[in-house]
Amino acid sequence: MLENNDNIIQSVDRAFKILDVFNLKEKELGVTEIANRLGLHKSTVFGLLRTLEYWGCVEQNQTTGKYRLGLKLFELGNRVIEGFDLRGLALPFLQDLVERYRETVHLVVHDRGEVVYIEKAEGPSTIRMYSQVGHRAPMHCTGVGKAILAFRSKQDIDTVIRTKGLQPFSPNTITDSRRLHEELSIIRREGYSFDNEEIEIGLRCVAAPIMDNNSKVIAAISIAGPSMRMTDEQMQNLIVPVKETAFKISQRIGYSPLS
Amino acid sequence: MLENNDNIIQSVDRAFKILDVFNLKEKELGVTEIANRLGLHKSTVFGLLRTLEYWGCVEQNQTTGKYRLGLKLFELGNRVIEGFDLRGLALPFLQDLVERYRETVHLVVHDRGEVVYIEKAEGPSTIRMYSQVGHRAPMHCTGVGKAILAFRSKQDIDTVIRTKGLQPFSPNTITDSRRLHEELSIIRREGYSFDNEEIEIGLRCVAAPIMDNNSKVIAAISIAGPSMRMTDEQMQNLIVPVKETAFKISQRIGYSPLS
DNA sequence: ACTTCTGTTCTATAATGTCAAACAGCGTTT
DNA sequence: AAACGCTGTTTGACATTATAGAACAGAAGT
Repeated sequence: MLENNDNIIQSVDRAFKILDVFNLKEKELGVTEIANRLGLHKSTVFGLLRTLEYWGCVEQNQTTGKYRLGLKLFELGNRVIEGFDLRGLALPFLQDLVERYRETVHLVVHDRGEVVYIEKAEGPSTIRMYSQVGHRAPMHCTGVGKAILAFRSKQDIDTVIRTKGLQPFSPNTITDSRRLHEELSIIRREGYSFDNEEIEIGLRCVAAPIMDNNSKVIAAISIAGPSMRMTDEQMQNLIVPVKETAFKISQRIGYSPLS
Repeated sequence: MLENNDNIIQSVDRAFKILDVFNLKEKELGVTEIANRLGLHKSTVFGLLRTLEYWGCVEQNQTTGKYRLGLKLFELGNRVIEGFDLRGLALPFLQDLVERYRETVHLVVHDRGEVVYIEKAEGPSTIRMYSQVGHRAPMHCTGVGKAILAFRSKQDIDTVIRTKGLQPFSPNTITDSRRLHEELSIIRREGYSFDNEEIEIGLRCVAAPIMDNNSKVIAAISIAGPSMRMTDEQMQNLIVPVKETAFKISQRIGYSPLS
């Protein structure tokens, strides 16, 4: 869990700061706009953008002169998880779960104190949760986050709490460190976790961890839906199928319950 | 089509050079290894890696000390195409095509003189073409590349030929500029393209371009398979369905044949 | 026609990234 | 068991290199 921010190469750091200001809401930004937002001079930003453009990490809208993210990033991003068989191996299992319970299923991995969505299978309902592969979410208020966190060392858990905090996202978010530790302890014992509207009111899910061949928890899956459909009874019904699916995926990537 | 490589910020350029040396074959590389490959001093590489690690673009294998690509790149990469509805909108149409003809279908876009695979739907056969979302391919020897190139200006076509060349990938690759122009002219007239083992012996495909609301060709789809199954007759059979599917996707993103 | 934005170019300066050498830790070899 | 050769890492001095400010060019708005 990286914490120091010394000895960072300024121009490279700034280049990534630039890439990071682009998001769904602001897909296209001008030189001046970026400069203001980052508190840099526009000619500095321009030079960085030129380099990023040379690499294809940003591209310029020829009519407006503004910049947007480029496909080189897509290429690099996909290279990260290719050969990383988890994603491809898991997909059929996720789809099977969707088919049986008609709610959206996600696969996430842990990265630097957060979870990253690496695959999803969407349910058929018109009312569905919004989510996007590649997005990040906090660990303390998601089913998948808690499922993964529960199986890390106490020290790791405390590092996450300390560096990321326990920001409240809804009235149900666990914001007390002691409470979180208690909850994680239960999850560790039961092998599954709930998200009871902890990140967003109206959204509930059931999640379970995925283990690799060293019995290390490396990922998690969840099935999520609106509280209207995810009744207490339905949540209970989902525990076994979610755990079973997570178990099948674990086995598929080499996990053996004996070792 | 970017050609100059002046005024590039050295450290940023080097940072991306580092990211770019990682690939499927070499997922983990050491500091010294990278330094040798790029002809840089290892402490320079180390400093850049530290910055990349700070950003989560690389991460270190704690046991071997080697580095690999990090999930931040996956996050940025997905951000490039999110909101870019083409991908999500096209998927059901691609799946429909796969279901009917049982061969792998791809969706690509043009980027800097190459095509980038942004979505695929795989056929059921055990013998299937290897492909990976995020990968790039040349335009002159792929069905999708030619389908897109055909609808660009003569000047654009010549720029691609000049900057990327007409490298032969198989005995069937078109390596003569005049021949390519002729072929593109036919594709422009007919509205579809073939790849007749031009990138790889044994691989054939049928492709068609996708238009946006300004009638501009922005993408292409293809259905590909081994020559054994992709007989001349089958290729002919596929022309109409592929064109129709491309047309449906085009309409879905706002294309209107009248305008 | 004037102002006020934009993205871009240029240049002097000093801050910054770079390189070389030294360090520390691990395995293998002698 | 000591010396070697290999890692990744730290340090510090130097000059390369990124930076910021001003000036430019073009578009859009007034």
